[in-house]
Parts: sequence; structure tokens; C-alpha cells
Amino acid sequence: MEKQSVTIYTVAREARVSMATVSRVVNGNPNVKPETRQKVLDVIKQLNYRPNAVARGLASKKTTTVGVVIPDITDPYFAELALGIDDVASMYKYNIILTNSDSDDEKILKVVRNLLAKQVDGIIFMGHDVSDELKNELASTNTPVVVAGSVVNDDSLPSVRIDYQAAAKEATAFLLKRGAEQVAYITGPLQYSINSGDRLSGYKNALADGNKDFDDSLVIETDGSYQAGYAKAKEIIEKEIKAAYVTDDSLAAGLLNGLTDAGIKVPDDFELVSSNDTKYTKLVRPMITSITQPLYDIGAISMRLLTKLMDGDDSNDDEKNVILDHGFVERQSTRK
Amino acid sequence: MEKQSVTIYTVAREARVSMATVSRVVNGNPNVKPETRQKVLDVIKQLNYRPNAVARGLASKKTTTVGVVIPDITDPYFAELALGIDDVASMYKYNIILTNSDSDDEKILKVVRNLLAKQVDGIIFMGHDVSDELKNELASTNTPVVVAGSVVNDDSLPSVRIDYQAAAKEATAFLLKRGAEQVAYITGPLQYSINSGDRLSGYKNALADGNKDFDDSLVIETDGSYQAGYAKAKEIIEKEIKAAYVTDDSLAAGLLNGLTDAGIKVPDDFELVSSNDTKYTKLVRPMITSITQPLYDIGAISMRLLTKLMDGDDSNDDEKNVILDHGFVERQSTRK
DNA sequence: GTGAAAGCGCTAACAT
DNA sequence: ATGTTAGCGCTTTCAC
Repeated sequence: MEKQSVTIYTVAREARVSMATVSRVVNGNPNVKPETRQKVLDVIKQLNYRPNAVARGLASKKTTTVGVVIPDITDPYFAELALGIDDVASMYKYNIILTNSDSDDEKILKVVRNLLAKQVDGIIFMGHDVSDELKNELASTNTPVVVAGSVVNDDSLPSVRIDYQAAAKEATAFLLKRGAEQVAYITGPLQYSINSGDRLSGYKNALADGNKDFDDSLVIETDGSYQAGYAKAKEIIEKEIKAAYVTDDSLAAGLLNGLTDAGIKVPDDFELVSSNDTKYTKLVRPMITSITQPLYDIGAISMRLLTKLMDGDDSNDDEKNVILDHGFVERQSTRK
Repeated sequence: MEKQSVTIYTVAREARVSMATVSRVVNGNPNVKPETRQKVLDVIKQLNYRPNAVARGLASKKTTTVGVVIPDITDPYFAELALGIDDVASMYKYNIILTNSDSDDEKILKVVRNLLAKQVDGIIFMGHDVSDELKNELASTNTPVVVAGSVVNDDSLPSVRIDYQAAAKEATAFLLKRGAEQVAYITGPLQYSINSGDRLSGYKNALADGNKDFDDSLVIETDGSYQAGYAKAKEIIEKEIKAAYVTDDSLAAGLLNGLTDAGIKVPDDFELVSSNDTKYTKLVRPMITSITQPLYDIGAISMRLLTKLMDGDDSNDDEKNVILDHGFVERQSTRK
């Protein structure tokens, strides 16, 4: 049984050099004579030495670990962002501490505190808004934070995302353009500023451009889940709504299936446009027409931005809000 | 700006006690006079002291962090396991370092080494098999490992899962029982022992019980992805196959959609049973008849088991392979 | 009930 | 190019 006790000191002793030299070769410091380096390398291999990242973290004050807070890992939207985050993180030799937040402010605060206690070098925040307490928490530290795939009610945080307002406007306008008398706005919690602000504004703008009055009863709020969407089918049918812009794919998929199962033909009897272009939009039948977002890239670029911030690159403060291009893809949930 | 420099020493000085005492109150050690405790607590609050988990980890040799290796975070099967893992981990005050492995042996080895360097207290392994090198790596350490949601070609590792062989047999038998002349076995990589071993055996057993000859040409291997399933529809149609047991939900969903898009009616012209009961089976139409697994629980119990192993509870060595009950749910991809 | 002091394994000046 | 020596912030005997 291999004892866990081979440290930098052991290696130094065996190789007849100092700990500093071992440290140098381990860290790729060029100031080591090739022969010495080789000798140390040999001993390292022979002893199967593995540097202790915790000790290193304590001494260097860098853990090469970043915290990622995610509302729900099983949500395809966040999972695809997370994939991009993880890939870039591993590219830059960072590890990810991933924690589910359940979109619960209490829990978010708890996990962020915990992340900070673990001395993460940075944090990627996926979620909808930040509470005042969290804002304070974040302000009291100089750990960089990047918001990925959302806008948050605190413009002080760097973020990577698309222009949700413009996208929502286009989606709504698309529906209007093909003759919809009225277009509903079916949304996740309006408590989130992305839903009550950006997207709703875009929706209203499109209405205005199309000379339609905004009708409050057409704003249908849910918790944003598949189940909620499925359940809302009934209300949609009763209200005789014929078209809707939906703020989330899970929600849209649920609504679509609910409608279909209730005998409504999409897109003939009902037209639907969703927001995120996750796998769900292509999994269901009919496939859902949607705003497209470079999900993986949003995650990847968030992480890339975070690495810069962690390196103390505070240049171009204006570039801290990265707005990526979005698109739109016509599929089967809208008429030709 | 809050300086990052309030340490246990600062608190000790302010509270006029020793570092040891501060450590005691922080760690809930009862050997502290209530008044002293209160005084320390006050100072902690006042100074907004936060213990440094890295230093703690170095001193105590426990990081309260576990590594989780996952093939693909966007796969609903693994994502649901991960949710269970994360919930229980946070329940036991552990954090999760999550790393995508892409099911690539090289990368798996790399991430496991990294996890070990970070001194994780344990590892949850999701994946299909372990390479010899990984096996050695794991053997050279005493960090406990639990395999979640799979069987692995190394029985020495504790695991939490269902009886894949029995489940596959039931699924195949179900298809046979309703008159299928032949049932195909559509699978992810046969390189994985779960596919070439457990499930295939179950499939063959069902065939034998139904007095059907095993036909090699009915074993259709893919990479297990949605895309692969979608693409295989053509072959299924050409071979005039009428029923299949599929080893993975993404694969099954792809196949189903491919078939449907090609004009094949499921279940009238083709019957399909899948294996994992993830969200995908309920998202598509027709919904997919499937073996059911307590996905969340598998993750949760894996993590629970790991906590026991990390606590050095090596009792009942026989209980280290936890086999959970599975079920079966008839949905719309099979005839009534 | 409380304190003193020795590490934990490494990095980072600073010397040489 | 290499070695010496302080720490990093905490836990943990061991005394008292």
C-alpha cells in the first residue's frame, strides 16, 4: 500500500536538492539546470509524487478552482451552458465546484458563502437575480464574478448573454407578421427581471410596432417548468389564444405537449415560439420555432472572461458585458 | 474595501483568547465556557470572519469536497443522477467538484489524477468502464470511490445501480409477449461491459425463454447518442424490424423521431422500449415505454454510501454493491 | 476550560 | 542555478 506521505520534502531529499528546486521543476520554472530537472523528474516518477493542491493553494493563495452556481443541473438550458463552462475551465486548468441553487435566495447565499470559504478564484453565476444580501456578500470580496446566460438586477456584475429584449421583440414580431390577432406572453416568474424587464419590453415593443394594444390578460405567468407549461394548456384553450411567445424551452415543450394531448393542432390551431433553442425544441414534435442562442459559447465565453478577471486583467471596463449575437430558426410550431 | 486578512488569529486577539479557543467555537467543540463562546462569536460576527477552508483542509487533511466524474452533463440520465448526488452532498456539507469526462479514458485518467491532487475526500464515478491505468491510480490511493448508475468492469468498486440484466430481460420479454416476431437490441457502444454484458445477456435470456433464436444481425450498435438513433431509423426500416429494446433514452428518442419523421407509425408499425425513464421518454410523442429507474435516488444513495466510506465505515463489505429496485412503465411506444 | 506550539505541504522572497 | 527560510490559516496534541 502506497503511503500518502511523499511530499515535496521527500522528493527533495531523494534527489539531493532543495524543496525550492523541486517546486521549480514542478511548476515549470525555467531556472533549473536540465540535468537537475531530469534528476528531480526521475525521483518524482519513481516515488509517484503528486503535488498537494491544497497546500499549494494555501501558500499561493490561488486554488485554480472556480465556483459555479446553477439553478438546476437537469435543465437543458443551464446544462448546455455548464458544458461550455467546464470545457474552457479544464482548458485553463481550472476545476469547477458546481452547486445547485434551486433558484432559492437563501440557498444561493449559502452556497456562495461556502464557495468563498473554499477560496475559489472566481465564480460563474447562473440564475435570475441577486438578492441584496448576496450583493453585499459579493461586494465584500474581490473574487470576480461573471453572470452567464441571464441579466441580473445588478448591472455591476460582468455578464455574457444575448440581447433578450431584441430577441423577444423579434419572436413576437414574427408571430404578428404572419397574421396572429393576438400573441400571448407566457413566462416564467415575473419576479425575475429578465422576464419582467427585458423580454416583456421586447414583447411590448413588437406589439406597439404592430399596432396592437397590450393586453394584461395575455401575460401568463408560471414557474417556468415543463409541468407548468403542460398544465397551462387548459387556460390557453379556454382563452382561445392562438399564438404565444414563450420565455423558456421547458415551459414551451410542456405547453406544446399539453396542447397536443388536448387535441389542439400545432401550428394549425396554435403557433408557438420559444426562447432558448435547447435540445428540447428539437426533441418534441412538432419541433419548436425558436430564438437561437449560442448556449455552449455563452458558457465558454463566460469562463474565458472569468479567467481574464482572475488574472487581474481589468482592462476595458466597458467590455465587461458581452452581448453575443442571437438568431431565429423557423421550425414546425409556426405556420409556413 | 474589506481586506481579506481577518484570520483566526485576528479573532483570537480581538476576543482576548487563543487561536485554539476560536477554533473550538468555530468547530462546535463543547469544551468552551458559554461566556467565552459568546464573546468569540460576537467578535466573529463583528469582524465578519470566515474560516479559510483551504487552510483547514491542509491542517485537518479533510477537504469536505468530493469529486464527481460525469460523461456528459447535458445527458439527462447523468444529470438526474448528479442532482441526487449534489443534494445529498450539500446535506452532508460536502461540495462537489464536477468534471466532464466525455467518456474518454485519457481524459478520465487526467481528471481523476487532478481530483486526487486536490485532495478530495472521495469520488463518485459515473461512466462505463475503468481502464487498467485508472484502476491502478485508484488502487494507489485510499480515497473511496463509488460507481453510480452503471456497472463497471471492476467489481472491486462499490456501486449503486439496478439489475440491468434483469431489467433488459423484462423489457425484451414484454415485447416478445405481445407477439413481436423479432426484437432488435439497439445499443450504445458494446465496448462498455454494461451493454455487451448485463443488458445483452438479459436480452438473450428473454429470447431463449421465448424460444427465439439469437440473431446477430439484430444487434445494432451505435455511439448511443440522439443523433445516432435518428440516423439508424433508415437501417431499421430497411431491415423491416418491428420491435426493439434500446439501451439508452437519448438513443431511443432519436430513433423514435427518426422513424416518425420517416413516416413510420409507432407503435403500430414499430414498438419500442427504452431503459432509463429520463425526462426524454415523457417529452417525445408517442411517449416511450421504459424500464424505470430511481435516478435521483441512485445518485443520492451513491453519495450517502460515499459519506459512510469517507467516515471509514468499512462495515459490511458485502453491502458495497447496492442494487435498487427497478420497474417498468407502459406508455405509448408499445401497443396496448 | 484554555493556551502554546508544532506542524500540514507548499510557495515565494531573498540570499548566494 | 540553487538553497534558506518564512510564512499561508488552520487543527491538534499536550500542558496547565
